[in-house]
Amino acid sequence: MEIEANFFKGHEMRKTYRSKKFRENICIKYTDLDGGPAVFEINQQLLTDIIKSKVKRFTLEGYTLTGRQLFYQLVKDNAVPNAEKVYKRILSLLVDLRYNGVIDWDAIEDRARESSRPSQWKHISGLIDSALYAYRLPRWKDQDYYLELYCEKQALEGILRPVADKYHIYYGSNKGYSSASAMYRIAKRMDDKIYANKICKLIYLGDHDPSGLDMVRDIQERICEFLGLEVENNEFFNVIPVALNKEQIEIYSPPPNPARFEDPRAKWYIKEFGNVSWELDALEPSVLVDVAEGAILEYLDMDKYNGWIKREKKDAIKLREFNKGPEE
DNA sequence: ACTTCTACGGTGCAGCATAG
DNA sequence: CTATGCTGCACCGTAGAAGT
Repeated sequence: MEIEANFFKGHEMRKTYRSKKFRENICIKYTDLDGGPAVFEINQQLLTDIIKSKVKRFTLEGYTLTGRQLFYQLVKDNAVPNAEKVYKRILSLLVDLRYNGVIDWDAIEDRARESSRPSQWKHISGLIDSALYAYRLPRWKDQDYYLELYCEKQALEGILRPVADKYHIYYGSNKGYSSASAMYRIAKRMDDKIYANKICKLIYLGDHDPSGLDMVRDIQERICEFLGLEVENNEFFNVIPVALNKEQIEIYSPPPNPARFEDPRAKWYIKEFGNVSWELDALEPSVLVDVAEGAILEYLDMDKYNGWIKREKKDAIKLREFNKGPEE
């Protein structure tokens, strides 16, 4: 196999490589949308080429995907069927492809296993550069609204956090149903803002499935509980679900998933939408960005916001004066 | 013997059904 | 009425079972 991506020096082909002889075809027996047995067969080289072109495109667009996101992008293009077994097989193929230098290690990331260390600088001037980059005034101080951006899945953090950063609002990934601690922290921040006469909105993106839609209700109820507000029609706080909704499903036609019948919360959902669900991951990253950004801009007074940015730039010039110390 | 698949581990929570 | 069990949510890796 030809090595095209970054690779550790002296790293021979991985001993545990699953397909020592590069097989012609991948063949997976799986359960289809109707619950019936089905077979998926694809030439491994063809699939590899499709994956490589996807990875290349997203790298150029500046996005780093998770394995799951990449899988949904393949499903969206009808390159692979949407099934749990196929997903697992694609994941292990992605591992193999990275170990063998076919796709870049930096093209896929595991956002659930992050590591970190306190920052360091070669010189104090580096700290000032960093401070200049990070310096922000309270940009939302004179806004009428207070916003936070939340997503059901951590996998989309790489896509959505930059949007929240751009508009200087909190971003969070709930990882399914949220936790009591997270709900408390959000409510505490919002409580302060309500006292400051602001209207609070939590912009939320989640899957279109029984529990995904239930999470919107859950967040609304739990935050209102902390704030002592009526769950419905209170004027101070509400969750704004901006994705995934029926309209977006019609526009972008993401691939359907079987709704989980075991889920006791699925009954009402099946009545309303049938036996299918849709994953947020299947939308293009750029669409997700547009949706989140559009929702923020509904509530943001851009002129006021830009005023703060102007002041930050003025302050930065002052701060730069301090940065004329000795160079290394 | 080799490949492929299944099941589970970790992480932390929600919520429904049922046992006590 | 409460405690427990099982499932749900995301995400990835791996041991060992099952299949060829």
